Amino acid sequence: MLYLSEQQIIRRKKLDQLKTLGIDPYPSEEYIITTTVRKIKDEFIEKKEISIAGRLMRLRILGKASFGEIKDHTGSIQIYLKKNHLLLDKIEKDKVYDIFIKKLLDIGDIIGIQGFLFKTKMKEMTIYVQKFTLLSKSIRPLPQVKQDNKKKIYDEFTNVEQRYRMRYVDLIVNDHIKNTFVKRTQIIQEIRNFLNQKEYLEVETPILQSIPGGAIARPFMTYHNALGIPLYLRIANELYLKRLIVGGFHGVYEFSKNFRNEGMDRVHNPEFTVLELYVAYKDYYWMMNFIERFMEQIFKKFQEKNSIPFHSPIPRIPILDSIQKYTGFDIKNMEKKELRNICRKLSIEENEKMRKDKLIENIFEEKCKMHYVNPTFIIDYPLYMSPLTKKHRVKQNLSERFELIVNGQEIANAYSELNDPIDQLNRLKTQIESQEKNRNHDENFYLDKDFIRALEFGMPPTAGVGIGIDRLVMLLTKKDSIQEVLFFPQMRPEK
RNA sequence: GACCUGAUAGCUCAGAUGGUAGAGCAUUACACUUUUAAUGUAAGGGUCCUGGGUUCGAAUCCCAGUCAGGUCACCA
Repeated sequence: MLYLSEQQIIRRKKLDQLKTLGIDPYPSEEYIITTTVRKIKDEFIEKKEISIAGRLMRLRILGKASFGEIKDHTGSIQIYLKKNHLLLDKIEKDKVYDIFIKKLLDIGDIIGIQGFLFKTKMKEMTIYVQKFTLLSKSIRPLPQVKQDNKKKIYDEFTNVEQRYRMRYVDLIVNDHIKNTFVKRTQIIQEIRNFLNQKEYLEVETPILQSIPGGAIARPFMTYHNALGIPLYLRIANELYLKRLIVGGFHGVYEFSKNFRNEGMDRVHNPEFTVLELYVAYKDYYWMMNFIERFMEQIFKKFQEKNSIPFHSPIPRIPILDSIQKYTGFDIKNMEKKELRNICRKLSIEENEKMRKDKLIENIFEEKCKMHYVNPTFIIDYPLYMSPLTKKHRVKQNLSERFELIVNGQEIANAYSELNDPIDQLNRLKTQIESQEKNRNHDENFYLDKDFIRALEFGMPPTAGVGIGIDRLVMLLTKKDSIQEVLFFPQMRPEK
């Protein structure tokens, strides 16, 4: 059943009245614009004739003249409408104002206007409208957000549920929202430019995979009818990019949409974007230097005032040193029993089933990570935490891996890629067996034998990195929810 | 998945102890030819998230559910 509010009914009636007057509320013809609001304001020339289009955001009727505000993709500007000075289609000149402007026009309507520029008594740049065109009638009232002359906002459209469900409305009425998303795109473009300059190749790899590899996570499942097989939305693209390195590419990267069928919260959305980059003949030290320069450039260009600075060199702290610093415990070479003891002393959750790597990871997460507000590389993770990473060249039981932590959050995760096929097969098997959540699947579920085959042909030593784009954007735009940097965050269906 | 908080007009919100549902903006009507959170006067607008229960009487109390936000768990 269709429920219409009073205001919706009134606007629908206006549609009929418009048609009676011979005005098409949704015309097809191209509307020629000669400029934009930003250009008008930047290069204001009194009496200049212009034509622009946009959404009517405000209308103040004062008798035989009115002021309105029109908003295009570049900003808002005041318009001035005067009785008997307006033309509109076939309507008699003296009726345009009294009938169309005063009765049938609504805030939210998309209009085209032709006229000339002038400044009011109050020195406000204004368009003196001479010809008016209705381009699209709005039959649903917009939230009314108001701003006073000190830029203070009243009645802001703030209900997060409605803002996310109706992002289009959010974008119309909350000006600052658009900036976040424009910035997101600019950040991605900057990254792309940076990587292209290095002559790394942007590639595309399968999103539908028959074996969801490259990470341990619950995948979304689907089914291919023609092939008669289950398929999974990728949880990572790592194994495919490495295949391309095997194939002879020197450096490849992809902005990978990944999908994980797990919990959602302020920093997790079921689909999210990771930049993955793999470069042949490099190691994780090289990658650290690379990320240092790379992130320095991104931060320099995009970080907001009063946010965290990023200046190389970034400190490089072995994870075990970090744990010693913040807990006082030297856990080097410790057995599981001792680690569990330490967890209990630090009141960190632990149990019999947890592996050593899990216990160490928990200690770091609970006691250390939050201390790294300024950018820090945490390096040399325990080997068993990192099944796709090379053994450390000198340090026993450690891996050649680093994470970049900023503001207590992991921004990048990188390592010297394991390219020993036999070691890789064993490590993956061990990893898969130990994962509790894989109980419902046989080992082939996560074991990508074709990937092992590729390694058997020989992969050059390679450095790889993954950068969480959503979280990077959050950091650079100072948003504390991932939903604020995604146009359409995942929501339960309405009703 | 667990716990906490919330849902009232198109929007932002108020509605102690249960007793005819309120404001501002928006809408409608009238007035107003340089206003800018326009102004003045008047009017209309509600499935008080849904379903049960208690009660003479529920927006309000109780139970169940839906949706959202937060915290935790899992994870990036």
